[in-house]
Amino acid sequence: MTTKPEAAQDALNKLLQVVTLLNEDMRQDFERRGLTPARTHALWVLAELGPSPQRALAQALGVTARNVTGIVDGLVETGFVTREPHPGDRRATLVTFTDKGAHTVHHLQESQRTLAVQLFGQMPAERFSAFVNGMDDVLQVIQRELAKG
Amino acid sequence: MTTKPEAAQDALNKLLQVVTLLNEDMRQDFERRGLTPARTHALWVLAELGPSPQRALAQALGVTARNVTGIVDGLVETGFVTREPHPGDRRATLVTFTDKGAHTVHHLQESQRTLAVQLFGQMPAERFSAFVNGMDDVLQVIQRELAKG
DNA sequence: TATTGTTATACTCTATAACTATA
DNA sequence: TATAGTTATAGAGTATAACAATA
Repeated sequence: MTTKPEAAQDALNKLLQVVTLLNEDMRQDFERRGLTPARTHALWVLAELGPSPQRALAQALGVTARNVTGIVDGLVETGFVTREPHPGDRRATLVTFTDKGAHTVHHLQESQRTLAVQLFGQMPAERFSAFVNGMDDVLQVIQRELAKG
Repeated sequence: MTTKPEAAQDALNKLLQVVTLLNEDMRQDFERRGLTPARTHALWVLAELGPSPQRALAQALGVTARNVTGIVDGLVETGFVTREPHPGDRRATLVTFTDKGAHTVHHLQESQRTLAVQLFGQMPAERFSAFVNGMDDVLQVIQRELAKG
């Protein structure tokens, strides 16, 4: 045990503040683009998967099929995706980017790259690597806790 | 510029993973106690403020008065707080802990202390201080971004 | 007039369960 | 019989606007 409890608590408070502000910053960015957090997440996953049936989206997002219906409804209404027929399975649809959707995801990705450079670009190399190692430690602990239940 | 864009992106990805898992870990803890995130936040703020009119709670939580009505409704139904008459202003109520509510907040605070020690207690001193300094840097950048709009 | 909290209304996100069409 | 997606229903969290009681 090398870190005192009070110092550990201060560090956790800072981490939680980062959590709050980072979420807020990203939410504002999404909102300017006419997107909600859940819809943005869906676009992001869709960019990884390519045109997908809703079932696959649901699994990747960790939400129910019912919920994906609503999220895709919203994305269709706001013009980010379309539902295309699935060739070979008439029960399914392929959620597919419109041009607007594809452009938006591209901008989101660029925006994240920019944020990363803003956050870490000017950090001294030693501090940066210590920070990354510290986050790896934190990740391991949280993952262990979550695995326990 | 000392950090390469790719490394910065990897670091941001890790930070976002920490955000996700930390939120999930805390949400599970709240759920076991019969609390939702918004209601937990309200209890936490109430512990800082002491018995408060809903208007003060709304301001501290950064939500509308309407919303606080709903959150307090939920906390009353589940037995964490009561609405007491405000002595000296018959329009207002004082949101006040029940015994259950007071005990729960105490456990939440203990639980956070425990998490802090789990996360940072065994981290080598140098890495810990670099991590904290790195988070301070990150906080400054995000706060500057949010201030811009 | 201004403030406190509520009702009315609406949108998003989440869930379970029952159902339709297709595999 | 199983799977893909929808409808039905419900609860939580967020918001604006109109309103009643009180300051």
